[in-house]
Amino acid sequence: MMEDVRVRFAPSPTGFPHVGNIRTALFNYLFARNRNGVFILRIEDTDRERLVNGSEKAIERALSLLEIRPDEGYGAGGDFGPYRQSERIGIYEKIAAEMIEKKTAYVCDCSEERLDKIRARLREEKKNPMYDRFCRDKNLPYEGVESLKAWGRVVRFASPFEGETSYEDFLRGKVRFGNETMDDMVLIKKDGFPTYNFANVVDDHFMKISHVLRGDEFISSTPKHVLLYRSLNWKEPLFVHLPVILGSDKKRLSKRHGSVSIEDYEKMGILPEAMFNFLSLLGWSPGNNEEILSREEIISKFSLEGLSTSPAVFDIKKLEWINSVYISKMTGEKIFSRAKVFLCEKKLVGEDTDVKYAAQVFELLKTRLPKLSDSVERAGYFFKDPWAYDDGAWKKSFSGVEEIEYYVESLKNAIAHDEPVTKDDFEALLRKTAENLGIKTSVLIHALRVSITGVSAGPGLFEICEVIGKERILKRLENALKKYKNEISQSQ
RNA sequence: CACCCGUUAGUGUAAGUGGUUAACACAUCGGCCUUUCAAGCCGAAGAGUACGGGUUCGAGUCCCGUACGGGUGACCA
Repeated sequence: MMEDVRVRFAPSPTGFPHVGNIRTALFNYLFARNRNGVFILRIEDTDRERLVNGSEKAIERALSLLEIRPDEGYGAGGDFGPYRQSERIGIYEKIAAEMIEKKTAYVCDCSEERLDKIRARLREEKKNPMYDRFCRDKNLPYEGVESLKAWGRVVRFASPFEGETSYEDFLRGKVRFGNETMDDMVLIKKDGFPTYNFANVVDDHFMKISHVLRGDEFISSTPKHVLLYRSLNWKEPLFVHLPVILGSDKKRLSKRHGSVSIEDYEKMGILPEAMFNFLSLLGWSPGNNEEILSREEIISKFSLEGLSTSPAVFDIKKLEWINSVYISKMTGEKIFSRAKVFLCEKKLVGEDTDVKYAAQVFELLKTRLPKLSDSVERAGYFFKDPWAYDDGAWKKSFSGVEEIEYYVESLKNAIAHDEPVTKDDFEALLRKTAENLGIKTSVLIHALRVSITGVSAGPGLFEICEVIGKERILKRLENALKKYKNEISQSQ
């Protein structure tokens, strides 16, 4: 029998989402889709001090960029709301009351100074800094979060002194912790907001979360959650701790490794669908070494069994490769529509640009475009006459060749007096001209290429000619000749 | 310091409950193709599974230890 899958992504709005967070969201989403379950977005905004304005929007944008749509929760609605923790204070308040009633929680009025002193002392004695449970048996009264705020008191969990707490991690098996290593954690802070440990458990329970897929930095706090579930007599979800994502130097992925924000990759010209594919492979494998998978394939093949436990390295080279595969599979027109923004930015194209023409351009470029942003460099000359010539290419194929001026003039005249349209027309014409001049065709080919593109690499020359057309070719040959003559006169 | 997690070619992953010469892809190198650069096709090199012990007829797969990397030890999440 298959149980109903309800999973959640629960970010805190303390900044812009990082690829690691998005990968967690993605895996939750994939699991939900695969099992016909529900993917929930919950905002964990209980830390009022670290709130960063605009982060909720940033989270939504990052998710929608990859089309990871919540079925329920923040921004999607549902029967278990509200989905922003700051709007659920009453729920935590009530559960805390029940726990105090049952003596599994208590009010504590220890000052921060006292706590600091205890911790400092324990550290000196080389022991784990833990709360000494000073208020555990004081039976201080609890009258809701308002009174907590007024008195500067907190609610703590009455954690067992001894014994062992273990849980079954789906990926790592049985993980056990000695209870003596866990202190009486704070459940509700003196500002009336719950702590992560508490709110997380309460919400997962009421939202009927079946599986918790989260980063493995939470392994250590899981026994605390388990203790909470058990003391409340709630069924705990299945825990699945995902491996961390490392940078290329095997250190935790951070800003030093370039970008960690998903939007920056979009700005670099990485397609969201390529990112989706890449991210899904960070810690998961379909089991048969396949790497280029469509969204639908990933969803249908996703399973918890395919997850790995060892850290995944964020390899930007691999990302670019996947991206280039996606680009080369698209039509020229589609590529242009995605690359347009990059070209517009450099004023290479505008609203009036002929889409048919641009589509032809990208049809030629599709196998040479690792990133959309590369189109500025690779497609520029299709939209604007070369404004600079690559030094090496210019010398090697143009100015460094004996009699080049005469050859190029001849080629120009041949083109001018004919009506070449197709790539075959251009090729035949050029070969004939070379024959008449008694030189190798490659001499003209290279000179023509530099003249019309400014560089030595790119699509087939005659295909470029067909797209660019006779008039512009003539103009560019003229420009190249001008530059050449200029050089000659200056060197004399 | 304590407690946890991890460690298969440069990189990402594969190798059902231990069973032949550890597989695939990216990257690298070489060849073919070609006017160039890619793409594509063909091929090569690259790990004996962090290290050391053990269990076993047999271990990447199980056990123990060590090293290295990481996480947690908050009135952060």
